[in-house]
Amino acid sequence: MADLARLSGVSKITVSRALGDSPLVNARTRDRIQSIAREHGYKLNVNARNLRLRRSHTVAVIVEMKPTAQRGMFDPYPLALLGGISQELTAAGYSVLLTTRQGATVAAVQAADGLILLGQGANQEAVRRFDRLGLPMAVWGATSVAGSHVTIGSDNRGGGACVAEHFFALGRRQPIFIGNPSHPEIFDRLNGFVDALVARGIKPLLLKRDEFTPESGAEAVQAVHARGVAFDAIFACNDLLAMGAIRATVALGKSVPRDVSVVGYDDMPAGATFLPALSTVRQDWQLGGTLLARKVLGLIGHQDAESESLPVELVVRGT
Amino acid sequence: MADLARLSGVSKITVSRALGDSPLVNARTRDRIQSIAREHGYKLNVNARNLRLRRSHTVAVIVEMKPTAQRGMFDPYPLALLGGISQELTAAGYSVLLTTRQGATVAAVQAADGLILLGQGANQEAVRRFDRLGLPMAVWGATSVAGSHVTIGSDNRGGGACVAEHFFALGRRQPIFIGNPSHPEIFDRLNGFVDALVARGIKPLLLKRDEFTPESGAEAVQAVHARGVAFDAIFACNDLLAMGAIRATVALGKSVPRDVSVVGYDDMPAGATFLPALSTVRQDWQLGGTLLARKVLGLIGHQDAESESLPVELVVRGT
DNA sequence: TCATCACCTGTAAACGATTGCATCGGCGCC
DNA sequence: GGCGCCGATGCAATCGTTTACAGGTGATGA
Repeated sequence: MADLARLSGVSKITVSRALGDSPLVNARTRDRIQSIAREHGYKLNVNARNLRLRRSHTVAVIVEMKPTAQRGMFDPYPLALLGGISQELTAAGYSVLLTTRQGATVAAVQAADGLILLGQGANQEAVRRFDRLGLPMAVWGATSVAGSHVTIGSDNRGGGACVAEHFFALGRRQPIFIGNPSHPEIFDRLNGFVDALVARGIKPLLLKRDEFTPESGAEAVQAVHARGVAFDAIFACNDLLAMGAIRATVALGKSVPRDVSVVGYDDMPAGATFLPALSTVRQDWQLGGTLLARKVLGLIGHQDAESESLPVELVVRGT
Repeated sequence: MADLARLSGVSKITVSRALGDSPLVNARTRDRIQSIAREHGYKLNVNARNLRLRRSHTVAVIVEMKPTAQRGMFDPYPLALLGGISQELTAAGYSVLLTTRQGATVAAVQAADGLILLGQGANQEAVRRFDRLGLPMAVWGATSVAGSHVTIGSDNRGGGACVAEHFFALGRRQPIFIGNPSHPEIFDRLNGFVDALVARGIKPLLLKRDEFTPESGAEAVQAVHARGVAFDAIFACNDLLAMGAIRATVALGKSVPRDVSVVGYDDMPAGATFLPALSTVRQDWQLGGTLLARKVLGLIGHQDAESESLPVELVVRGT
């Protein structure tokens, strides 16, 4: 900037103002300086500016990635959310700093102006930990832990409930639920499902499974069968689980959807091509990401931001 | 830091050295200062340090996301790569700045110490553009554009070739390829496939499809059928395309794998549960990410870094 | 007694941008 | 002519950290 000042025969500060489109500087001078800057490939030093301005113009996004269970990382939802987040934040002139929970101790994260936490995880430990940083924070998941942060998530209770109604309407009376309710989101799905069924005098069976894989879904069904429990409907809290469950059900000699109805969750692309085409619950991730970003930006700007729940949609296909 | 200096009765610089574990400072003083810092919740100002040190300790990762074609964002591979990248970079004390191509004009990206480009895209325009920034850069994809950057990718030619051999060994003589060879990676897969077949006197049919969706795969097969072309093997450059192609083939009254063999690419989790279980080519994304990160770090440290090609593995299942 | 050295610690000056306050020429107005 | 004001520009200080250089001890040896 000092160089530009010399080149254009003005002072540093005029250059700074000119590049910032300040109305204080003469329009002609401004254009001249800007063109000189462009010509010489001038690049603003973000660190210097942030230092002076005492803000980083950065939001840290913390995703839950399990490097151990390699398959877990194929879960496509974080990326879909990231799309919305990234779009919204960069549009507002903010940068997206991506980290895992383990990496979140790096200084750069603490320097962020705000936090977005993707995936509350099996327990709320992570949410609490980052809440303690005192930064503006938005969490993707289910409303659960009290704190100053905002929670955005889809209507998991509603999702569970509408699957329950779907099953009931089909005449199913022996439904089972497959998933891990330690995750608050899954917990909500389960609750919505159970409550809606119990209201109709039906008590579903819960099969707790830690992994969100087809194998895990298949094992769940095998376990139920081994116990000798009859079932005529399966609500899997994830499409992968659902696909595995369907395979295992078919392997047991039952027909899907004649003998057993199955509904998954997430509407993965592969589900539509699955045989039979997978019925599922769809949530709008792109919108979720956008909202997460907006809420954090709101909090950073000292505005109040409310937690919000996004509507879901039951997609009935062949199962 | 000035406050810490007052609190511990030394000068700023001694504090700086103490926190940096400098051997210049007395061990007792160092411990005292460090404990005072911890006690008062001192946080290093990353911007100030980076300003002084004239480096950002940040690598920008530019992913190709199409906000328009929402489905495109479900492509899981960027996230798998991101896992490896993030792990490796944070371990080295670097931060990961995530952007899209559109957002990459933001100042923060230009301030990065290095660049990782995920997805070369249909043309090489993006690669060239970022190459011009003159930053250390690693690209995921196929070696193609000359430049100072390093390219990491899996052995797409080899992948294509081993599918060709697989088909040949099965006695297939009328194979078709589905995909978009404008992407350099796909181009390599196609070339490896074609070359290996031509060497055996077989000439495969190329079906160019822009989208990587099941629908697109199905349409491809319908198009071939409409043209009255006979085929007995399909190599789809992506699992989603493959699944769509299989459905369409079955809908035509042919059996997979009896009449038609199909191989996909990427080994998506849903593929294993598909009916019939999808044969595919697996690439190690976690490793790819790790390597990308290492190469950029190498380049940043002014070491030479070579482009590298990762081995792939043909996973033969039911198709 | 004094030079020498090792070991700590401190002073001042960066790094590159922005804000508060001062300056300065010119114009309108009474 | 003098006053006040306005638009445009500049000076100096500031953000929080680190590096080059300069002390200032106390011990050691001659």
